[in-house]
Amino acid sequence: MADSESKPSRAQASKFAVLGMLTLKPMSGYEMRAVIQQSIGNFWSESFGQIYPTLKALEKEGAIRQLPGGTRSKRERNVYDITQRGRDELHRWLASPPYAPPKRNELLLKVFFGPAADLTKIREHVQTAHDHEAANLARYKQIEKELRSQCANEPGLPFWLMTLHFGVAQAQAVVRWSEETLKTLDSMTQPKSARAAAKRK
Amino acid sequence: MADSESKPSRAQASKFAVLGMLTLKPMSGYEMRAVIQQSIGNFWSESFGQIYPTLKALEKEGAIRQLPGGTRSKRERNVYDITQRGRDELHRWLASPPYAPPKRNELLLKVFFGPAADLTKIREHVQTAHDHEAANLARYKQIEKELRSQCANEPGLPFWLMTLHFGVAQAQAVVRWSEETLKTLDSMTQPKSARAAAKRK
DNA sequence: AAATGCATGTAACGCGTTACATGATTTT
DNA sequence: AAAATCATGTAACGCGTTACATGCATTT
Repeated sequence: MADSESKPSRAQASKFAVLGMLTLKPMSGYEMRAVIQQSIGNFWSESFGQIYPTLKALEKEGAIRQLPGGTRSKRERNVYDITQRGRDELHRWLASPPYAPPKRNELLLKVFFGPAADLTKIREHVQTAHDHEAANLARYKQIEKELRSQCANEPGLPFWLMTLHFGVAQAQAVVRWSEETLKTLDSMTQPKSARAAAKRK
Repeated sequence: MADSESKPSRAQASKFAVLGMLTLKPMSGYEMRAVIQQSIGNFWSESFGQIYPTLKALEKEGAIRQLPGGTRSKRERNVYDITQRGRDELHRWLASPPYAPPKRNELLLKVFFGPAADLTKIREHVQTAHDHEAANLARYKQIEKELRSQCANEPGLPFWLMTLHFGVAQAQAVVRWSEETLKTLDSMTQPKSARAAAKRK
């Protein structure tokens, strides 16, 4: 029964991200972009160039359908909702093991090539990463407060908190690593004479 | 003087990864693949389809040059070495802020859509991530021992340890998060009656 | 003699971002 | 009236993996 899917591809994650978003509520492509950024923006992203064609394709295969033009506002908005068939497809995808693409961390690559680099620049990169994740950490704490108070009854809350806690754990790890690494870099940059001078003080 | 580079592109990270590897020692494309996997494999990867064309391009622009056929072994091997011009280019790239591509974590995406999923499957995904990172952690400890003993005099050692420690920090974060998350998932899966039964025991 | 491993390369494909094009509506 | 925002969509491009093709050398 219609298995001519040809190429299994890597995972079609974008497709299921879009499909999944419609389990939260019916949405237009434009709105979805904003909702993605606000909800899963810390670990996922989709661009318009991805969202619009995906919505078209999903509608074609009957996984979603366009809601009759509510015309609540006069602007043209194509609002989609997930169908039962879409829910089934999503359910299957959620059960399949998550695809883990090969990791790539440009910061670490630059650190690794340290001997060929200007150490003060490497230090800057690490410091920037530190500040960035420290800011994230503060943001996450704030988000957790808001989530707990404003989404107390949402069935998704426990899961949203799990993803948030992942972000917290990861940010903490980077912050700690950066601090340790900055110390090491400083001790390498300072010539022995400076260290001796510091001792004399 | 020849600035018709047209498109700046995102970063050309592969190009500089390849270039950087040649600061370790002269290598062939085939060997480089193996060295990449062994040294920076935890946070970087390059495929042959990327390495060979990149080597050709780098040679064309004078950043690397082919070593005269050592003919030490009879097999055809194209061994490349970095040139001064290549070192300069690499130095500039290392000084530029690392490009951070939008994060994508499929595991978290599946967790986020938990209410639309089979919870036992989500639990499996988290458990798999846990086991995977726990194994990594053990591996990293082993690698650190080997590095410290076998590369004690390498000028790159402190930097290699930094990248390794990043891996450790990250793996620890995932392990801790998974453990917490598994507990939460279990408490959600067990119906109240089961929890009550457990209490009676 | 066959199988495995070394070694290089190309072509196709997937998928994602960026940039561009278009136009309506609301705000300043 | 101009600027900003809402809203949809397409085309081009970059870049990375996978698969394929080829052939020699070594091991079994």
